[in-house]
Amino acid sequence: MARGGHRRRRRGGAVGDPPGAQVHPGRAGRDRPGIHWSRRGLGAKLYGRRPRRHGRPRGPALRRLRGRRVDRARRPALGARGRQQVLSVQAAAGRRAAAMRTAEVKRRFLAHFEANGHTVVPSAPLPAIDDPNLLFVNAGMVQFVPYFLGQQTPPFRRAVSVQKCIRTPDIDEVGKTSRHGTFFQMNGNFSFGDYFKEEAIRLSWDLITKPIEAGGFGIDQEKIWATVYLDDDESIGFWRAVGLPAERIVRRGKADNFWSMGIPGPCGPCSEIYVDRGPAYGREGGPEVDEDRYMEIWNNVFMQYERGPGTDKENYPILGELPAQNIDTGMGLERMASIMQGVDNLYEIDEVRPLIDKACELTGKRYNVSHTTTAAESHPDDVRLRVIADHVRTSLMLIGDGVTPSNEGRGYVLRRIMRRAIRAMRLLGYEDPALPELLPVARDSMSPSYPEIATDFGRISQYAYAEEEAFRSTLRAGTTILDVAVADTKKSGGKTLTGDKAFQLHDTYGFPIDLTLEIAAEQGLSVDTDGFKRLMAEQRKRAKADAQARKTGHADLSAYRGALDAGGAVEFTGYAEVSRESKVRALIGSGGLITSAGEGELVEVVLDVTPFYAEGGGQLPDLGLITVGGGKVEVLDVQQPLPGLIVHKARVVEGEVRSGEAGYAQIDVERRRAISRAHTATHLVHQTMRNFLGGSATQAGSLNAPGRLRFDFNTPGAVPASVLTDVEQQVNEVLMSDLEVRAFVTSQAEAKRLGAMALFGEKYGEYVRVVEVGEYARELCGGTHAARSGQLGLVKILSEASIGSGVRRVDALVGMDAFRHLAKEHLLVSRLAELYRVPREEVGDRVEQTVSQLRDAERELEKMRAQLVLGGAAALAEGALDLGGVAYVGTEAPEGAAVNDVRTLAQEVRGRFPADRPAVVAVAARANGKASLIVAINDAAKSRGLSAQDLVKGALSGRGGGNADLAQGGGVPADQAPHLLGAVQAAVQTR
RNA sequence: GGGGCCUUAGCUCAAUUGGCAGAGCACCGCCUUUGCAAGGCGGGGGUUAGGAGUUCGAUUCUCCUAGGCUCCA
Repeated sequence: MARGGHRRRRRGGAVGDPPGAQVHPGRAGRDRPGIHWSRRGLGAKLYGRRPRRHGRPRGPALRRLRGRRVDRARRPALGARGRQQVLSVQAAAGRRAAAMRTAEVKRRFLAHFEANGHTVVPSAPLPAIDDPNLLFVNAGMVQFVPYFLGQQTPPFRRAVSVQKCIRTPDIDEVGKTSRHGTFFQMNGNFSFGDYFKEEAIRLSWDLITKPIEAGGFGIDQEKIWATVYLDDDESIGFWRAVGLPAERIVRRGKADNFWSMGIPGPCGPCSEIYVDRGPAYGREGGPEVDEDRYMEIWNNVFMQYERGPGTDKENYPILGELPAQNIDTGMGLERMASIMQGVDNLYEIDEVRPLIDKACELTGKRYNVSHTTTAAESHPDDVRLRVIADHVRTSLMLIGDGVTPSNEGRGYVLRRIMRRAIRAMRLLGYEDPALPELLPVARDSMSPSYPEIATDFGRISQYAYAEEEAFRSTLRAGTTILDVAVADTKKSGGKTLTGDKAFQLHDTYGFPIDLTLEIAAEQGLSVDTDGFKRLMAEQRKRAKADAQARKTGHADLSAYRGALDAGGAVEFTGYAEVSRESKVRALIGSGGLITSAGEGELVEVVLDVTPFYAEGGGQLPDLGLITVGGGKVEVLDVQQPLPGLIVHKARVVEGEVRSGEAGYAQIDVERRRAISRAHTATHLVHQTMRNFLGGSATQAGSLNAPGRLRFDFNTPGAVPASVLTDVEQQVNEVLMSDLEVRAFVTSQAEAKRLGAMALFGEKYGEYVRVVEVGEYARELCGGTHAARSGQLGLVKILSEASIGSGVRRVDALVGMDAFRHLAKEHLLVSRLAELYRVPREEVGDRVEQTVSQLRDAERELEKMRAQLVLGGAAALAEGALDLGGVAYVGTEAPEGAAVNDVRTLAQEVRGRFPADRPAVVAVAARANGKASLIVAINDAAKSRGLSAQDLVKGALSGRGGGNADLAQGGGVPADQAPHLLGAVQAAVQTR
């Protein structure tokens, strides 16, 4: 549809062309879209990137066109139905622009609310940095939560945003229904104590019913339904006022139409807007009857009341009206786009469908062959194609926002999503690396809305392709193991692969169960899936039980929230001072908020102002002392469990501390200085690495400890030793230039203009802190630093190593620690030079020479020892006794003979007997005060029923063993050696 | 955070109930030779991740530490 719509739009003249293109022609190329938060920026963001499609290479475009044409010819019924559907939903006036691109839906949404006084706020990054309980932003309002909860004052009273979101709880439903996608975008308008129900309803009604020519969505008023909360008569009145007839306004209960965050705080009724997609999608009668036909497109939440505690979703007390009533709305962008494009589900909109087409092209599958009305009844291949499209897009956006595949947390979610996509490709028969084919398609679909995806694609694809390679090697390993298991099962006549085996493959080797099923089926085996599920459930139970067990030991977040609510953000004054007067705002014990703590107790102290730096940005926390009233606490750790809340984890070392008392906080200055030096050094190492390795060498993590730093960064391979030397040298030159280190707060735009480096995964507010070292390095940073680069004294890089694919780590020392390290090494070289009696420069050569001489000498010695031991072999064989037809040699090896030589002697003597003459050779040896025994016998002796193992065990009463030909043992006192030989001889004799 | 598995030569991997640590590739030398991963002979290269224990004896069994893979939270 994208293409069809595009063509049509061009033919239709200016209808689809954004007005801003004419208004601000010059801005397009200058501003970087995607990072705008001001109204001014909107124009550039939305209008600035049209023309690039003309410059696209022809190959892929043609291919895609061809694919589309085939596709459309194949399923004319759906095409016709789809178009018809669009026409019936939209007002006649909108027909010419029937298929509206997703980016255009987004643009219109923002423009409508901007025109109505809303500030356009850019999407927050997907990783939800501020909330430890939330992996990803999963709703449009997440970045506004502190405003809704009254923790922060919003800088605007009206806002509008299109927020990137990820939801994974029902990941298994992806592709099976039309509604579940792991990545989606949420349009939302927000009011913070400004307008309420009436205007919210009017604004949303205006946007969806406004004709397309006028910038709206042009939806036929007849097709619109609304739901309201049971007793929300107000809202019914407002809906009637805009023109919606009473028969299309439905009252619904608490489960559907009442909102709360699950914790005490704001709550209130909702009003949802539905669009009737027509009889082809289901029965008549409104959303109560059929939610497939009547599709929810927009939820308006009216934050009207305050609620109390309660675990249940519907069971909690309403405490009263909120003083400031807020509006929070959400319109699924993809859902809206699917309606505007007349497609059945969100996988078929312009931002997703090209991925399905590409996957079809690669796998030779055809999408939606047996066309169905709802996604739920789809062919398994269709489900897989949708999974691929959704997951590839999600992966692209996640990596784009700085998430990288790993074994835990966010990275693990990403990894699972990526592997599911790759797996789905395999199940469709495509076994080559799939992401290099698919990811660029996702980039082309998404970059119109998110240009940074295109500019950053090198980094994104590097991670993605590396992850696919890693997965391919686990698949290879798993396939081998599975093949063996299948063969074993078949050999033993089984028809079923055990649940144990399937689980082991999944659990230990990461081999997906669906591939196990597939491969087993090919081999005619079934799999015990019940057993597999049981084992999975057990594992889940274990992990959950563990998580529960340790949660009780923690002060949970509510105590922190209480402390934060009690006085707002804690002021940090440590940039400017190292000690100050303060007051204890709250004390937190193991069970929550407490009022006092006595000597010896561990307690978490919240001050209203503090010079203590909380661990963050790789910088370790300050330690120190807080004196309060008659008490004194030693600070052991400082953390920031919630944004703005600085918590000192401390032990009361003297007296007692009480909440509310005034006190004096003092940090360990020496430690702070050493940490600050390390932090400044980290910036210099970062900048210098980039100077030598290029701009892609970005920071991936760091540790700033007293006198020591660790710096992780992205780079494809090992850093050559010569580069490390150069980096080290340049950093030290910067130290000698004694540059001033300056920190200042500025707008994000200004920081970007200055070229300050910013990190992925960090969420920055409108104002950011920039730290610069002269003109040499400039970085966004909240840490503490030395005043001048000269204060660092010396930076010494110790090592460079790999810590993961594409990530390297350097360790370095700073200041006196670096000096002490060098001094120590100097002493070491002095000592070596002295021991070898050579000039220092020659120590290396001399060591090399010595090692090689020593090795030669050892080899020579070994050879001579062997000769000594083996020399007598012939004579020993000559002197063999005959014990009832068995040749027997019993001898003691020279004192101190090595085990290897003794064994060789035994074998050597044995070899001197003809093959048909039974022979037993026993050699005893003494070493380290212990006697040992080795017995070697030949095949002829074995066929007489003799066994070397038995002989050794017999002589040593079990303390030895080996096999029938050769056995050894020992451990008895050295003077027992003759007895051992005697025992063997006796055993042979009396056999 | 909890569970399973892995770590052996520069690389990829072998090594039977615990009993002489190997192969292929790479490297070095010599020879042969000029055709797509050339061949032949010879050679160097190992604290079997580190530490402790059990044992006559540990790459192998047990425990601890470090790193990696993987599943579940």
